Amino acid sequence: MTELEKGPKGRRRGRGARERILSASQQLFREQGINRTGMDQLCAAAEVSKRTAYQHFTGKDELVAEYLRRFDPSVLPGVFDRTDLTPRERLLAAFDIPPTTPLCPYIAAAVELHDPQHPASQYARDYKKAVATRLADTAREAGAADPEQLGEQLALLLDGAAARTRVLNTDAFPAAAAIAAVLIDNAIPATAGDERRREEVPS
Amino acid sequence: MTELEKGPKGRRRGRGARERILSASQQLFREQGINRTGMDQLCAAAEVSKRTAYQHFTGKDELVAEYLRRFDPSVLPGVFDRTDLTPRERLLAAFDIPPTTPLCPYIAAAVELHDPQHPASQYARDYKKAVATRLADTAREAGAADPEQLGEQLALLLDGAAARTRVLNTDAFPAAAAIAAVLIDNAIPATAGDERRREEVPS
DNA sequence: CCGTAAGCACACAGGGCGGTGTACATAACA
DNA sequence: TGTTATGTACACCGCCCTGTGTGCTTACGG
Repeated sequence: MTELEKGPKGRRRGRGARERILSASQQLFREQGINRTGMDQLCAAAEVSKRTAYQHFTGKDELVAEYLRRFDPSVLPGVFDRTDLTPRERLLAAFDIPPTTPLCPYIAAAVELHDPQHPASQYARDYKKAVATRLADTAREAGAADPEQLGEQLALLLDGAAARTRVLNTDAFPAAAAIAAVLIDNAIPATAGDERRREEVPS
Repeated sequence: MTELEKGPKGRRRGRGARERILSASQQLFREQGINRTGMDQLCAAAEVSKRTAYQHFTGKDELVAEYLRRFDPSVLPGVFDRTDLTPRERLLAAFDIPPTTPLCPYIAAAVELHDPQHPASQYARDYKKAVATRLADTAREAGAADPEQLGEQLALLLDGAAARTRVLNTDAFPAAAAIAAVLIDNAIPATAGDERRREEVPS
């Protein structure tokens, strides 16, 4: 209504059908999974004709890949860019996920698609690597002895909590956060036992 | 071929079609996933007529559930029952998975089926709980201060390694084992009479 | 030896799937 | 205004899926 994003080809288009499609994808793919969500149902939920959907996306595969790319700004940068927290607190804040988030969609997509060559699977890999990198950066900022290792470990904890939450249907992130606290304290050379103050590291 | 297990109803059956079906399930469900494996293909691989398959299993759902139940004796008890290892070593040995194992099938099934009410999903939950319990038992044997917590933590690490291995297509279990070593040493008070010593976390 | 049960071959139903063709309506912009 | 990009409505295709119906063959056991 008020403002429309730029369309896929750069020009401003009529009435954002693409946005509705992606919005419906977010909801349906999460609630029902990718394979169990047909294009018919998705188009109906998006109030978009099927023909239009296939004019925006060459196929379901492309739609799935695009759907995954819409999660970037939602969770992680919101944590890493918080300046009101110390690096150590930022690392722990990554485990404070809102209870509305059912499961990491990247893991779900990789398992459901089951093809490492699928563009969505490739993007899932890239994303997971990017998260580990950001964790490592923050770990370095926090003064960890081996930031890459700590970043990888924390990423593994996040994925473990996500998978376990999915299978057991219970929130496993608090347990993961507890482990993270131990690992962080073990990885940061103890300058002081209560070292929680700001640490100035020129970036 | 000479000896056949007892059939599902206790009577000895003609020529074990059921075994062949389940054997083919193990292979195909793992290689291709559950949803991407049709009954036609599965029956062809098992050299069993489709009609026979549906006389042994009321439907694919039941077959999937039964397929999951066939993993018990494969991996875990083989680790927990080893008497040549100390309890601490047994906990770590759980992370020594053979490289032939692609991914925890329980997580895969829970994600693919996407229905917590599905019998296979329920069994996956039960199994994960059982693993955590066995880990907790071993942790108690090793003298951990809070065995339940340590068991839950180690289970989370296993699931994290499995998920991460799947998404990134690289073996994440060594990293998980490194974390496990830290957690175990942190959880076991030094009073326990074992050779606990400062460990070098492998990179 | 024969009867019964297990298994087989084959075709088919019914439905959902991804994807398309065609003809028509509307919004944006010149 | 009219043109063009955008979206719509709806039927349709071919494919694969789970699941059956029917009739036939084989093996085992009494």
